[in-house]
Amino acid sequence: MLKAVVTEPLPAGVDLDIAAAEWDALLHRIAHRPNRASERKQDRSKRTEQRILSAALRVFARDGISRSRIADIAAEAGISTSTLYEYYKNKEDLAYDLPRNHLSDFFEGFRLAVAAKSGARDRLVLYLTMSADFAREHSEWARLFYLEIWPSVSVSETDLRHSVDDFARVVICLLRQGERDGDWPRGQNWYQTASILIGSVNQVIITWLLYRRPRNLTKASIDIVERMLDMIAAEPSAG
Amino acid sequence: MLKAVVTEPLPAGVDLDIAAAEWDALLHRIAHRPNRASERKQDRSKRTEQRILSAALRVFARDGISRSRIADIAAEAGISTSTLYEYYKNKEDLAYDLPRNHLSDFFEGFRLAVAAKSGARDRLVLYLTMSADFAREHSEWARLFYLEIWPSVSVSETDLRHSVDDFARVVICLLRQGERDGDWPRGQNWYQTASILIGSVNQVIITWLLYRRPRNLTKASIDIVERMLDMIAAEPSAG
DNA sequence: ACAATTTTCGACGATCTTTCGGATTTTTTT
DNA sequence: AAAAAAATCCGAAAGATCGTCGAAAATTGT
Repeated sequence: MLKAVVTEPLPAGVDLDIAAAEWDALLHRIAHRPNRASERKQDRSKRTEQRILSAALRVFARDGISRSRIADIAAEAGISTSTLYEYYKNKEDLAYDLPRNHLSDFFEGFRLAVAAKSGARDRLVLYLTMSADFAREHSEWARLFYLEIWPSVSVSETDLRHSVDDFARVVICLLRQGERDGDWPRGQNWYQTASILIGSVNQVIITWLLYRRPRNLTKASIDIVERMLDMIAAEPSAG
Repeated sequence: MLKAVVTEPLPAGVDLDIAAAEWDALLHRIAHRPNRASERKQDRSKRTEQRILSAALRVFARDGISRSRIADIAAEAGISTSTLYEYYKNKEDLAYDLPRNHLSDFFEGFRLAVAAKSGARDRLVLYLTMSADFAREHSEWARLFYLEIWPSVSVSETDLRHSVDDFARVVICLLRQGERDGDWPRGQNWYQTASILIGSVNQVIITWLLYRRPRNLTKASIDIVERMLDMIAAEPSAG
């Protein structure tokens, strides 16, 4: 039923407007997913909250989530164990709040940077290389996110899952944009293409996190993304 | 020094022989990495060991490693908690032994199946699709391996790391074979190509494990691998 | 300055992990 | 086939970490 409406031919201008609006909405949504509402009243506790998050990041990245102890994190933050429980229900709760925090920052950074780019291809390059660069700049966070949390079973049970799904949504949206603009052939399976792009970049990031190879992650991610987009643009059109 | 010897031009036949020998050696090595030496003398304990492994797989897959309790695994295996400690030092030790076991099986299966294929491209398709199919057939194991263990920080500190590295080594070796045989253009960065292939397939497997999408993992993995190899074969030669 | 509210913390109980000594079963020796 | 040796198994208890609770300290509003 809805489909009938959508497939109804529309003037090209309207079509593009709708697409642009979708894109803006998506950008806004990903950068502003509500964080776990911090209902602390005093400034003191806002500082404590920050101390906990930063301590948790250090300890988790050093020991891995499963091996780190709440007591260690509390000590590192300079508070007592029981105070930490005032802020986070348990270790999982704490571990999953960290990525959300940083992911919002990443998305917001992308939202600002992408304003300068108009083509879908340029935007995709920017997005994927920025994600690698963000991992390089926040490598403790990245260890936690890429090596422990993203793939973890439990993510699918938490709010964090939405933020992770957002990551793929952006790629899909840009792939559709590029198809409309003739940047690459029509008729491909964009979910498949998104898997290739995201999976490859993640693979490079993970390898870098584990072995520090390749040495220059930024350059490596640019190279691999450019190469993949060239390949995609050169494919014979299917369908 | 060694390099001088290697770059010395050799008769083509010898070159190919060396390559074939390397390939055979690699195949043998990956399928026969020594498992954590089970030094159990009695049949009774070999059965117990199997019972523990199979119970651990069920419990880990159900609850996730960090949330599962040793006591539960022991109960599921029909033994007392302290008996389990006769077999495994602790939970980590047990968790990391499971993947090694199954990985050996996978490599051995591939070693047998690949004998029927001669071209590098066919071998690569077989390898990558078999890895997806293995995940589908052993989905409990795959949840554990792909979602909890492979990416985990601690892998790099264990023996398991060698088995994980083997996985990439096979791809690299086949990419070199294909270059020699003219299956794809020369001069590409094969580590980069391997990242694309492995990362993409893993991405598809992980998505399937988490969301059961795409429905037909076997078909999806064949499609994506064929598509990627077509793209790689069609690239302009670099270097 | 006092009362209400928010935040912190030490002490304690609950849960899970790991060790230890000895009982039980299997294998080897005589 | 009995005794000795080795291997396996388990109950109990110690050790470690988690998570709760009520009281003390700090902050805020009046």
